[in-house]
Amino acid sequence: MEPAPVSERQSGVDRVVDIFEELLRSRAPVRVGELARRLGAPRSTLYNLVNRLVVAELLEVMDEDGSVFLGRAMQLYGAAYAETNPLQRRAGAVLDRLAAEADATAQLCALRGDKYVVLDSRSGRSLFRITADVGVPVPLPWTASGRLLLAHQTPEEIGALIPPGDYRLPDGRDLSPDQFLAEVAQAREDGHCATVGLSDRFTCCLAAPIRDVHRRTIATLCFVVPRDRPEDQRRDLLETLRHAARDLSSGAD
Amino acid sequence: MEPAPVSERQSGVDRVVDIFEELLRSRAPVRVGELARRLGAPRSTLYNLVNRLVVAELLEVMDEDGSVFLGRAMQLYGAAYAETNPLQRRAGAVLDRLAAEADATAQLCALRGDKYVVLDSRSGRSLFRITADVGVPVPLPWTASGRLLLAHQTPEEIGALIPPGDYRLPDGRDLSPDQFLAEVAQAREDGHCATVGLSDRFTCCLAAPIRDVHRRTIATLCFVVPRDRPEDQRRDLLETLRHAARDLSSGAD
DNA sequence: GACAATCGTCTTATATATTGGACGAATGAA
DNA sequence: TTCATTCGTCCAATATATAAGACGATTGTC
Repeated sequence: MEPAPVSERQSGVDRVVDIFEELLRSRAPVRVGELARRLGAPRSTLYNLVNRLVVAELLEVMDEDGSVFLGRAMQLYGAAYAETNPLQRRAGAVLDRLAAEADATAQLCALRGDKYVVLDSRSGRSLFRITADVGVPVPLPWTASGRLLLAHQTPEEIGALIPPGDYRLPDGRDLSPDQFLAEVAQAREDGHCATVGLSDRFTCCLAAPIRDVHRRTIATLCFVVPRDRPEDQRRDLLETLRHAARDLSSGAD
Repeated sequence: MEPAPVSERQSGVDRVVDIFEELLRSRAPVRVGELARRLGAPRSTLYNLVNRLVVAELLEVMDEDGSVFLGRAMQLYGAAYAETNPLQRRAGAVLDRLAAEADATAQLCALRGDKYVVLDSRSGRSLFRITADVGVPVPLPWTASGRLLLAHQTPEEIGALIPPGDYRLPDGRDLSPDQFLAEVAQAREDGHCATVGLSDRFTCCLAAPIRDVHRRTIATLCFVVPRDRPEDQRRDLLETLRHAARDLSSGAD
């Protein structure tokens, strides 16, 4: 957020985390010098760290111009996580089934910081492949899942969490914080949430909560379908989603 | 490998890398104390590092017993890698197609250290879902891809690379290093490799090399199919594979 | 061509992260 | 119960990783 208050010595480990997060944000290779500028870190430090991370394959040098990005080891670690984490593993199988049966994009979503992110996603086989990028942060008010993920928070907490700019929707409209709170409350009551043309004019999002043993929403399952899907089909999809989410809730880690 | 020669101060960044690699190897949550033991590192250091990595979501605490494993951020970084790295991204699409068309398991494989690893994998829809774990190291002599991945190395280099124990096949037989070298040479000449009942008595592996601009094999595409697939089908599959691998070779990073 | 900017590598000093050990609380075995 | 482990946290000392700057090489602009 802030461009590094002043010069202050920092831990290498923390810098490494910053590097990873910056690369995730940028979603494209970055030169080492540029990385140093963005993180407000000394160049010599970044060269040192980057070189070591490259050896470990956590980063990779794009040999075209010497810029770096996340490396091959991340692929392996990510896969190990996906098959070891109980929720993620079980959700993976469910997503496979949902995407195939409904021929739609099925996603596992969660809260990350003050944003919504897709954790995992499967596409149906129809030509309308809506591919949302895993790990891209999205303002919570833009999504159906966002309303569910905040269900267990108080209005004060929600107000404090969401950056004011996030209430401005992709189409330019401003959602009032009060209305958003009302929609969160409604979603909590319904146990599901559906939005039409919210994050994107042509899509409809259906979401159902996955809860932990304390009934706190820890993730959501959602369908992304073209908005012209008939109403009764949507109802069916939503029911399918709720059922699957309930199943995942029971033994969730 | 070695149980830490003696006590010597190490960089936090290097320790972090060691933690990740150890967790990848173990493929299951590990208590912090146990992790310290395995890495030959001071307990206090590991508690310090682990706590910071947990905050960054690079690690995750399994709340049952306090053991830790790779965390949610790995999933996001891995996904970002898969869609940004040119080879990985293009290979992903090819694997989708191959697995669907052949109704078999299609994989992208590469060399990692002195072992073979699966980088990415797609299963066909048949009930015979052979799921090889992404990131699990496998001795090179056990695989068809291993023979191709070593094609550009000299016999001396290969001899120095492969640990003696890796010549013992899963069924207990010992492959002679000389024969392995001959098979590597043969694979180089053929531009493909097929093994039957090698890594597993009931499967057949077909592999084709993906080469960089210098024609060095940087990865392989492979099919894993039940060994009872008829001979002519195998030939077709191999041809499909070679064609796909050649396509990927042209613009590979 | 001359210039300015950025590159990647090196070196030296100092701030600090790592370390080993001690501590009480949990845990489990006998 | 008693004992023996392992747990998670804390402390002070010091080995060392980070930081700042200089360097020549490279790049791109004018």
